[in-house]
Amino acid sequence: MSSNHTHNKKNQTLTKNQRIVLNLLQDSGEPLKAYFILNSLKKEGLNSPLQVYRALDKLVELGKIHKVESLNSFIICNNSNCASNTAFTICERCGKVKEIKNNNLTEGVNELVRENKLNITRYNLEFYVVCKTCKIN
Amino acid sequence: MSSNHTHNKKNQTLTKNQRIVLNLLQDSGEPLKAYFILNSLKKEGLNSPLQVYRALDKLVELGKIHKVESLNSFIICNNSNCASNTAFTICERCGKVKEIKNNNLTEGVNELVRENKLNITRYNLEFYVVCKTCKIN
DNA sequence: ATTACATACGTAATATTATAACAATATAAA
DNA sequence: TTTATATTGTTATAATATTACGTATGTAAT
Repeated sequence: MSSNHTHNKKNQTLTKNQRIVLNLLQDSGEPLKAYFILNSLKKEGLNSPLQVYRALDKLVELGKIHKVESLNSFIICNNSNCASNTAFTICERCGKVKEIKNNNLTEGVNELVRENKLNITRYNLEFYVVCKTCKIN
Repeated sequence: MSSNHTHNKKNQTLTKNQRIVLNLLQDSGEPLKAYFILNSLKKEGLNSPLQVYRALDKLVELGKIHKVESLNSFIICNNSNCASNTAFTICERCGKVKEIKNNNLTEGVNELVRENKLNITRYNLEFYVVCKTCKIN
């Protein structure tokens, strides 16, 4: 009856294809491209692009992963309550992508959205940066 | 010596291909896809995707147009001083895209960026909305 | 004017990303 | 069990974007 149990239960509702795609993204932590996922999971029985895209679509819909639009890539969701909103930093030098968690920035964006009376259903924010590691070097 | 003259001067530095692509996007005002642009401009002498993509790349670089990443489309820049930053609302029902101009929202985003000490070089913000027209109907 | 350089051009081929169409199967609900 | 819904597997194809190559053009320095 741990929270772990609940988490497993949730994942059990996923189909085999959905689960192996999610696992790969989870293990990687990085944004992966659909055809890279396909190639990586050939041995697990994924044979066609559609199988990958269908799994990805479903996982995006469930909020378990996000699409990084400007990279045509998919990344695990690190933010349990981000719903369908996404906010990333993308390092222009090394390509590293980080999801911006519920902090001042997303709080602030929510406020701005309210203030501006925008009828927002969801948003996708991509901030291009030079990450700390790259800045040093 | 009007401001119009300056504007023309600027456009004169564009090549033929760049100018006809820019004109199409200007006249349309909507986000257009590369291959739509290609088909539209066949009569003007554009024959290959590469000619379109090269013109688009240059125009993006010059800040005259923007790419709407999640739509794989390109739209005229309505905001003379947006540099390489972009902020759009995209209606989920009718697909209408509007560039958010220098108002409270982008001001606020800039502030948030400063506050959070993010080393931002540029950003791309996509807000999915239900636009006024669609909301009524 | 001539060289050197960068930029842009045209064309063909190809790579990458994503979807359509269809028949079969599994899963959940009535 | 019957019905409805979602998912699967497969083939084919559409849509988006880039590589490679050789040529032409514009610009600036010599």
